[in-house]
Amino acid sequence: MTPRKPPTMADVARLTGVSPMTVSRAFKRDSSVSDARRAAILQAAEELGYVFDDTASTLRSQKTNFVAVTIPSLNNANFADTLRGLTEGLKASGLQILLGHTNYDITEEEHLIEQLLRRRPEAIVVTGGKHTPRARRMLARAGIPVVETWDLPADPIGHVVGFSNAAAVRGMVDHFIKAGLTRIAFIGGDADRDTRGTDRRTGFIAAMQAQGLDASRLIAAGPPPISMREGADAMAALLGRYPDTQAVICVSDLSAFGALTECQRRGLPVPGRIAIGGFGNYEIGAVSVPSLTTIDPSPHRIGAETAGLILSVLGGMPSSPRLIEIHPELLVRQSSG
Amino acid sequence: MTPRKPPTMADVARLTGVSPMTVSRAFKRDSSVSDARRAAILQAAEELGYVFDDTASTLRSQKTNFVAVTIPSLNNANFADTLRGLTEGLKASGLQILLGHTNYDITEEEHLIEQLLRRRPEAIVVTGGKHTPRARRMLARAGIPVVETWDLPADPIGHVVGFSNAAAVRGMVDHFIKAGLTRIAFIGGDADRDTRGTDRRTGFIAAMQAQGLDASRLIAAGPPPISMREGADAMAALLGRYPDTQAVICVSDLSAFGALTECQRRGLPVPGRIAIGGFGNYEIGAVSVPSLTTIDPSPHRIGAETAGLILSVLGGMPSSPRLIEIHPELLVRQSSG
DNA sequence: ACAGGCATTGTTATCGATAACATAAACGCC
DNA sequence: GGCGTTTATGTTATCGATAACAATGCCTGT
Repeated sequence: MTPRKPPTMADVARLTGVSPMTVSRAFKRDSSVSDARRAAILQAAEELGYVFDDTASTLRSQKTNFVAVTIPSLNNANFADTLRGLTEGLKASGLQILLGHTNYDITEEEHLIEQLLRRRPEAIVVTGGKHTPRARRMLARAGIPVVETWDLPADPIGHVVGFSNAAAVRGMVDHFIKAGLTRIAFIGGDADRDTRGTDRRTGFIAAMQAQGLDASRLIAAGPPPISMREGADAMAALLGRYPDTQAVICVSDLSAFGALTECQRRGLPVPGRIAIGGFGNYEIGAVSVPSLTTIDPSPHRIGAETAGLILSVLGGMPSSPRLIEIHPELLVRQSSG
Repeated sequence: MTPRKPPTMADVARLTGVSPMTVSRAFKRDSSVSDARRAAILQAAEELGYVFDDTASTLRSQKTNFVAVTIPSLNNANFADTLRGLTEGLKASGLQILLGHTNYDITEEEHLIEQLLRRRPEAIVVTGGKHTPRARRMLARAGIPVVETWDLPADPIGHVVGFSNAAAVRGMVDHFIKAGLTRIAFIGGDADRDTRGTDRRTGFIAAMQAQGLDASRLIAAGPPPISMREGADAMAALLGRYPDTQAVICVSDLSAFGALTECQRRGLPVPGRIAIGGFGNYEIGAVSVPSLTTIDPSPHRIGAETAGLILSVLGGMPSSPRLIEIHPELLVRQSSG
């Protein structure tokens, strides 16, 4: 609310009786300023209400000290975990994170990437391996390390820290088959916006066909983020269309829980009448009654590995693009028998 | 990965045969550059892989065009909704959002606010009304509009868009009493980090005492974010300590759902044996079986109102601090009978 | 035909911090 | 005590875009 313009280093310098350069050094950790001076400078800064100007510092030093990150959705425990892993891993190096979200839309992602690159991040991490051509071009030409995560892109732009969505779902299909269930359905992944969901669905179809089973029990559930409500609706549709279904794999734990509630409303025992599997190891799957069989893609580890990768690349070694593959774990719980 | 340094406006200008100033104008919307020139400039920029430098632009023009926002947690549907309201409301004005999260810790908030202010936002929005003294001072002296949200602080720093957590809980207490339930417990809010949870708990105690009822059935559930698991554990503790409890109000829908699952595991009918109320109108409460009675604080509206407030204040009118109070709505569902 | 107006482009100086270089004082070593 | 060395500070130029001002050319009306 104060109308006067904010003080600069020069103001602090004047008040302390030193040169602006000394003030600048006083605000750095390691640089050589006598303790008495530094104390005087910091106190003068406090008095004036001086706030360091990152913009000017960045322009001159050409160091922004942050990493840009895009995620599809803010409100998602998995991506939040990845972000936590990233944040923790980068903390010691002083690198901040500049976050943006795309709403699962690669056109929004393109705009976001453009916005982020205008601020000259030291590196950029994107979720997913599918992008608009222009986004690909911008990333490739940005001159900074690029990491694609949560996927194993066929044609990576730079580095990759991800896993095979298809392979993970295959593991769950095999689990159900081993339990003697063969009439298996898949819910979700039919929207062209949800690339990882589509990968999971494709993996489901391939796994079923590899076992000589019918892979046509597919229920789309709309564009992501796929809600619990949509999972419930999809389960209703599934029971209407394929009443003899024995097991259903859902594109996420959230839709799996929604599907479970639909069974509960209809009085269908889970897993007795129908088995359910989810994806993502969300908390809901561990707490629900019955608990949900799911796949844990280790989101925190994705973030941690990405942080390590970025630090090593920025640390100097101009290594060739690296691929770090994560192997998701199948967690068998009550809902699959 | 390209080692050479990125092209600047001067490079684009040279390639196009115009002055840098003209290039600068070509990148603005409204400024006067002939169509042919602009097209040539944009094409040259594309060829060179030029990316606009926000840092330099910001330094010279002293306009950052973004609003800083702090939220306690990324992975929270309520705060995500507020953010969506904010984003939508600010979109037309071209204001971006720079987001940071505090992990429900006002010391982390202080550091975050400092980091954010270094980048000279046009305004700052913080979640909650409790801050460290230094954080308060920084905000008050920042010389930009400050909005506290999700709370009605006793001593606001600037503007406020929030609601009374205590009053909202009182509404639910009265609802239970009207239904003939008097042995009511409260789960959560006992950690000093969770200020809004504490407000809700305080409101619970006041409301019970106002009705002459025993307000001692309190179960702490650890620091936020309070998980479903903790809600389940708290319900177990509650049933052990006060077996004759008729109703329980939980600090959030997530813990309420956890509490519900504990009842399900024990075969206790909800609401027959015990009624449950939550807070926040999360999706889980609408989908669960039974669905959860809850309080809807209209998070999206908080964001939308905040956006409107910011635009009007930045729009010129140097209004005195404004208070926009939201009145949360009680949603009665199956879990309370 | 000419003054005044508008559209388009150019020139110069500047935002605030700091890299690079220069310098002065303090210190150690034989 | 003299000389190289380290430590603490100052000076100057600069990062890249753009505000402010200036200049040019074209058009319009009378």
